[in-house]
Order: sequence, then structure tokens, then C-alpha cells
Amino acid sequence: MDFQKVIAVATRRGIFQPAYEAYGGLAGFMDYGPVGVRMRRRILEVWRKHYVIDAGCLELDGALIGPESLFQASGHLGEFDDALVDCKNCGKQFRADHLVKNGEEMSRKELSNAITETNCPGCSEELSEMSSFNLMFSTGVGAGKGAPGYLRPETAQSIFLAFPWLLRQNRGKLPMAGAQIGRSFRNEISPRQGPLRMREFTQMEVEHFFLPTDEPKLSNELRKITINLLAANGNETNSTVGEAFDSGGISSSLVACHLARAQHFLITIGVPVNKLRFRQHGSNEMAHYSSDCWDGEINTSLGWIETVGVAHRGDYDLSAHGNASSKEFRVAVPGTEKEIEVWMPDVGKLGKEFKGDAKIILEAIKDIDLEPGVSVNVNGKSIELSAEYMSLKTERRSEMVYPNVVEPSFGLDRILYCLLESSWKSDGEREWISLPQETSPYDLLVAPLMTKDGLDEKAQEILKSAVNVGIDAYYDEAGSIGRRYARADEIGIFFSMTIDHQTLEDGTVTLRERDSKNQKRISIENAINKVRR
RNA sequence: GCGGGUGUAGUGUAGCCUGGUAUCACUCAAGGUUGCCAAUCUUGGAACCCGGGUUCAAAUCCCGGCACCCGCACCA
Repeated sequence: MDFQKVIAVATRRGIFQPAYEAYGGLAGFMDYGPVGVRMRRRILEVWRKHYVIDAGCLELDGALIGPESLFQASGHLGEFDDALVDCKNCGKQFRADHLVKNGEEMSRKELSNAITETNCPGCSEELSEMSSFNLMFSTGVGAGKGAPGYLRPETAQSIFLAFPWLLRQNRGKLPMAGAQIGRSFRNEISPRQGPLRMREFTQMEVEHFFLPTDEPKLSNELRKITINLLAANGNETNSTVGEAFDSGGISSSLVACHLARAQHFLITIGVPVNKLRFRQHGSNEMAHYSSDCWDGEINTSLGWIETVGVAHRGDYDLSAHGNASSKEFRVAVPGTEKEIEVWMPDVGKLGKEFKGDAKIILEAIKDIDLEPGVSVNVNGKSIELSAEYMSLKTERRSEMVYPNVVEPSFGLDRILYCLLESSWKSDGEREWISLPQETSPYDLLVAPLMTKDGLDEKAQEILKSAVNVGIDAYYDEAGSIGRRYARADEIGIFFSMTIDHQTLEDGTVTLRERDSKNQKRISIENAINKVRR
């Protein structure tokens, strides 16, 4: 199925549509309808099962709007805030800092001046005024103009900031992973292709923290998972994750773990294994902080679509926040705890002797190793501190280090699109969505063969008992039974249960399986047990 | 953001050149009939992307905007 067809089916069957259509539409925003919301919830359920329940990630739901200082530290204000110019003649657009020598180190003003003396690299004509483009949506927090704030461009930062908090919840133990499902916002220059490039989108992200000296090993279970890899050097391989790691194709054991997990998750929700590959970023494509990065890509009618990224981010984020904020983001390296003797200043004596200058002295010795005879500069005078102003104390200290992090990051909207395209089946007679039950929008269609002789009442009764045990059921009594099967198939309802006259006599129903169309006559109780997930 | 194309019921479309009550199919709803894979009959609902201009009259011609598609650029 191609892109246009997916969009048409999605609109017709209540999966998604462009948002704000009544007002002419707004590019980059989508609304999900009744069926789409169910599919999203189901995919998220599987994701949570994989990462939160099974892998034991600590789940977080962070705030959407963040202060300017956060995005300065994370690098988003610098990196995302591009100065653009375009050519007045040929209309081509460029990043201003790429056109000027040393442009990346210039201030906005310097850059603006330099640009007026620069011409279009394409046609040598005059360039337009420089305009600023920030990929983040900005807003004001509080009354009046308010303090500047931004909608988060990724969910990851919430987890990084929550790291010390989460670590306490984990009673200080590493490795530890935080997980988050949530919306992110990017003011894309040209959003295209509906759910594939949105300005508001849903991410599922994991930040897996570990000591650089103690990277989690690849478990035997994950080793066995088979995976398609496309290395940065162009080599394509199909092997187990274990083999790929042993041969050095994947350099980090935790990256290998997460490639395996991502593969397993995508297969579980219904992505065909032959349409899935993991492509390694080349060094020029990689973000500046990343040492190894793989994109999980799904093959569609539009080519390979990136739906997952697994990146080794080193300690870039935690050290950035550690340096810029007032919080400690480092952890003690176990086993490095040592007793050491340190000289501590005797504040009382210093105060009595130096009065007002004591404050300056304390400030000056804060960042140096204190020892007898050290001299400090006070108002231009050098003062030597003898042992009487300090005492030797024994302390236990550990080596402190920023944990490293491996981040698998999933784009829900893209995954949903790819699933729709790959699970769309057609055999000439009927068209249906062939998703596994886990991600089908409904478990069961309940349909009375006729709406008379009490069949509909019986069906309603069965519907109620199915819903009571957690089955997501859809009731339909309109039109011929064939038409109802077809309607159910098109939104991917996994089972259909038909109630006929025999049901009233012996309590059996026919249970139909969507993909095979096979029907079995079984008792109501057995049918419900079979449908139950 | 640039260039090209497109915009008509829920979906897919005809009509646009050459201005004059908007076509067809499916879908949807109600009723009849039928009763296990989109059967059938009757009836009904539902659209010219938005704004301005030209004209007696605009889906149709012109201008602007918005959205979508393709290409370029952008996509830490």
C-alpha cells in the first residue's frame, strides 16, 4: 500500500487526519481518531511491557515546558537556533554560519555584518537579511511577558534532569534506566508526509545509565536475537546480536542490548522482520556528543523510514547539567572509597585573627588543596597560613564520575504509520489490517446474525461479559454479516464472534479469526477465554 | 523557505480549457427482504480549501492566503 492510500484509509476508518482542517489546516499537526488512539495505546502497552515491566526501567512523566537555562545547558538553544539567509536571486537557502569563515564562533551581530559582505555561493548574487530560526517553540512563563520558556524538543532532558532523583529511587544503584512516553515539539521548517514529520509528536525514550567502567553485559537471551545490520562502512549483515558484538560490528555491549531489545519490540508489535534493519551512522552524520548511533529503519513505499534511534551519548548530557546547574550529577565509583587525610581550615581562629579578611581567605582556599604554609592573596597582600589555622582530619572519599548513557528513542507516530502500511493486506476480495492481536485496535467483534428472535439481546449479553473480563470488543448489528466482517477487517479487529439461533439452544457461537477467515463453533466460555489476552 | 503540480460529499472521482441548477461509484443512515463473508429493493444525508477581484452570473477566469504532493534546501 502506498502513502496516499494509507492516508485515505486512515481518514476513512478513524485512525488519523490532519488537525485543524476546518480552519484550513496547520502543517505538522495531526489528530488521532477512535481507531488510531486504540492502536497507539496498544503499541504503548507493548512498549511499557518491554521496557518498564520486563526491563525494569523507572518510568517518568516530565513537564513539557522548560526554562531557558535548561536548554542552554543541553545545547538546544545553541544547536537548534540557526541563522538563515536566502539568495535574493535564486532563492536558495543557507545557514549563515556556514557561509562565513569562522561563522560558527561569531555572535549574531558579527555574523549579520559578515553576511552583508557575502554573496550567494551558487549564483554570486546578493543575499537577504539574516533571519533567525529556532527549532524550539518558545513561550512565556508567568504573567506579562513572563520568563522565556520552551516546549521540549525531546523527552530525554526530563530524564537527565531527574537522574539524581531516580537514582535515589533506585537506592543509589547503577546501572539504572529511566523511561518516558510523552510528546515533544519541534518547529520543523517544512513538515512533510503527515505522521512522518510532525511538529508535535510522541516519543518513547529510555536513558540507560551506567558506570563507564562497568557497562552492562549482553545477556544470553538477547544474544540470540537475529538482526539486520547496515554498518557505516556499507557492510550489510544478518546475524545474531551476539555474533555482531563478538566480531566488533557493534562496539558497545549496552548498545548491542538495546539494538536487540528494539528489534524484539518492533517484531512483537507486527513489523515484518524482512522490512527492518539497523543502520549505523557515519561519523559526519552523528551528533557531536555521540560515539555510536544506529537507526532502526522500516522499509516502506517511501523508502527506509527512521523509527528508532539507539545512541551512545557518553556523559555529554549529565556533565552538561552537572556543570551548568547546582546539582550533583556524578556518582561515586564503588570500590574507590578511601580514607584520606585533609587539612581543614580552623574558621574560628581565622576569624579572630583576620576579622573581615577571613571571608576572603576562606573563599580563596575553597578550590585549592589546603596545607600548612600555603599562601593566599588578600587585597594584594600575600598571607601565608601556618598550621595553627588548620587541622588535619580523616575523611572517606570516593572517586566521582559522570555515568554514561545509552539511549534508545522511538517515534510512535512513525511506527504507527509504518505498521499501517506493512500490515495492510489485500487479496482482491477484501482488504484488511493484519496486525498481531497485541496491537489490533479491537480484540473482538460481537455480531448477532440477525436482529430478531432475541439474537441481538443475547449478543449484548455476551458483549457485556466479554468487556467485563477486559476484552476490547466492538458491537455491530447493521447490515449483512459479510459486510460487518469486512468493516471489522478493515480496522483490524482480531476475532469475530457471531451469535445465531443455535447459540440460544446450546450456548455455542462461531468464532472467526481475521487473517485466515477460519470459523469454529465453540462454547461462549471457551470463545471468551481464547480472545482474552 | 524556494521552484513545479494539486485542492469538488466520509472515500475515489467527472465537470474547469470554452463561466449559467455539480457527475458517477463506493460508503453512511432509515425501512423492507435475506440470513455466515461487502447480496438486494426503496428512501434519505452529505462537497466545489479560504479570502478578495472580474462578471448579470465563478467549482470554472485573475490575485492573495492556507493545505497537500514532488524536487531542492532543512532535519542537533
